[in-house]
Amino acid sequence: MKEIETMSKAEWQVMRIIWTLGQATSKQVIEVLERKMDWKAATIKTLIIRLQKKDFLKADETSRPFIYKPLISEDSAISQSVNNLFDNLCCMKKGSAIKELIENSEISQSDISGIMQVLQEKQKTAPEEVECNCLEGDLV
Amino acid sequence: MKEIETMSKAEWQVMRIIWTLGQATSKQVIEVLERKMDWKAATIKTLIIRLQKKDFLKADETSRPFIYKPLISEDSAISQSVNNLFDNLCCMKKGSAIKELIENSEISQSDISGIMQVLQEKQKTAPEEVECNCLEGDLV
DNA sequence: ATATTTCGTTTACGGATGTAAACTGTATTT
DNA sequence: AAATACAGTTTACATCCGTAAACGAAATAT
Repeated sequence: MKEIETMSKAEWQVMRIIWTLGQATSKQVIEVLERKMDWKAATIKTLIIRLQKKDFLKADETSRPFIYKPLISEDSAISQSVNNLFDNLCCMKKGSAIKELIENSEISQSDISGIMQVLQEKQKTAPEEVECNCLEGDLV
Repeated sequence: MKEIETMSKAEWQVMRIIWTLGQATSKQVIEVLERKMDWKAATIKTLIIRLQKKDFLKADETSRPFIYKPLISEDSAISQSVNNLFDNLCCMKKGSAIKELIENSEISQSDISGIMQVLQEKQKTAPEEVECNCLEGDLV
C-alpha cells in the first residue's frame, strides 16, 4: 500500500539546481529560482524543507549556512519518474509516446547513437504487436 | 497563470478503460477497475465525476444508464502528459531518459522502425552537445 | 553589546487527490 | 403500486501541493 515518495513539479526545480551545482546553500537555490521561476524566497524555503522530509535532500549542518546535498541521484530520480508516468499508459501506446518525446526533445548526436543501439538490440526480440492491457490486471 | 487541467494517476485508469472500449457505462468501468485496481465502486464513481468536471469525459444522458464518452483523445492525453513530465527534466538528460524508457518498455517492430526514422531525421541536425539549462530561464 | 541582517522553522490556506460512505432519484421486480 | 436494485450526486476526510507570511535563532555589522 505504501507508495514511493515522489517529487512534485516545483520540487523538481529545486533538485535540478542542487544536482547541477553538486550541492548548494539555500541562498544559491533561491537566487536561481527567484529569477527563473519568479517564486518568493519563502516558497523556495518550503520546498527545501519538504524535500528534506521526503529524504531527497540532506542539510550538512556542521556550519552555517547549511549546505544542502542530494540524497538521490538525478539519474535515479529521472528513472523513477519517467517509469512511473509510463506505468499510466496503455502498453500499445508506449512506442508512439516515445516517438513523440524524441520529436519534441533536443538530443545530442551521442544520445541518438545510444538510443539507436538499444533499438537495434530490441529489434532482435521485439514482438510484431504489443497487446493492450487496459482491461486486465496491471501488475501481471 | 492558469494551468492546464491534468489527469491524476487514478483518473488515467478510468480514461484508459473508456478509450479502449470507445465509450462505457459506469458499470463497465467499475467492473474492470474493481478487479484490476481493487478499488471500491464509490471511488470509481468519484473519479468519473471529476473527469467530467475537468472536461475529459462527457455523459450521454439521453438514456439510462448514462454512456460516458471521452472528450479528449488518448493520443493527445499522452502527448500532453509526457511532454509535461519532460519539461521537468534537465535538457541534457532527456536523451538518456528516452533510452531508459525504451529499455523498459515493450515496443513493437513497427514502433521501433518508426522511432528509428525519427532518429535518422534528427541525426541530420542534432547538436554535438545539448546545454544544461537548469540554472537559466526555462521558457527561453 | 546591540542592532541588523540572514537563514532555518512554523504556520497558513485553498485546491487537488486518493479513498469512500451516504444519499437520492430512476428503473425493475414482485 | 410497493419494494428493491441500480446508478448518479453529495458529502467527507486526510494528505499533498503551490504559494507564502510570520517567527525565531544565529551571524554580522555598528
